[in-house]
Amino acid sequence: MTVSLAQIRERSGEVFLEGCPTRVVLDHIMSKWGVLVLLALTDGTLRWGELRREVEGISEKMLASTLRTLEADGLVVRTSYPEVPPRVEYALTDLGRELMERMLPLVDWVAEHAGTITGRPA
Amino acid sequence: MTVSLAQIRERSGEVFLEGCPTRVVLDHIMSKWGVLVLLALTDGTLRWGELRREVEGISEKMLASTLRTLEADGLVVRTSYPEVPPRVEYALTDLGRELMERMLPLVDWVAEHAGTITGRPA
DNA sequence: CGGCATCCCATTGGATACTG
DNA sequence: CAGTATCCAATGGGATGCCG
Repeated sequence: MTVSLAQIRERSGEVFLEGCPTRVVLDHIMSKWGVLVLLALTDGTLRWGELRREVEGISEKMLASTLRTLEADGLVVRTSYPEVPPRVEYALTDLGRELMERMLPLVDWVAEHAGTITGRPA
Repeated sequence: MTVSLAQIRERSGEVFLEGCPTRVVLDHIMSKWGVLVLLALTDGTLRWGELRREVEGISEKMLASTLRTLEADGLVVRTSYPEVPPRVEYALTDLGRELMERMLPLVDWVAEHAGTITGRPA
């Protein structure tokens, strides 16, 4: 389970180079809203309106563009039901769930230490 | 090792609320340059100039502000030697190393899958 | 060498209004 | 309900120049 920097360099020797795919994906999932949306979807499928309420402070514009990016990355699926009124649901894909398995321990650690970290003298 | 969303909510029931400490710290470490700088420091102490070269594409301004943020968060230590010409070294703190233990598996996974992800049809 | 200060532009992102 | 479109404000971030 322990991973070294050397291993990462083997898989993606270019992490530190501009335009490398790893950087691009990291920018998507590590973005301010990306993490929160992925996190919200971790405990199950949500509708557009539910997501909007769950992720407090996100604007419609940002929710839309974040979802489109994550969907294009294959991390999230969008399912639209032909009903009136319209219903659209978002969920993690298998890839997305794999990702979140790695992301949750990190977020958990941050949640545990965030108080200490922001509480220290500037 | 497995972590549930419920656990995270317990530690920080506010992850989804604006202004919550967890959000702030996540913004620091998950920022475009934050990850890369932390990653670069993972295999050891680096001087300013080395960091600048290692993290390709970063400007002096961004390197400076990223380092100051991470230092204020207690994740990075800055050591200045009173020499001429000046020498300054940056390294992870214990807290920073703990963080990277959780971050590396994630980055490793992304490095492994980045090609597939960005390669899919829009 | 290791920065900080300044200027400036591009992109991000929010608020509002409107549509299928 | 689930978006899109538009406009505008804030910020991110690059280039340059100066200083210890």
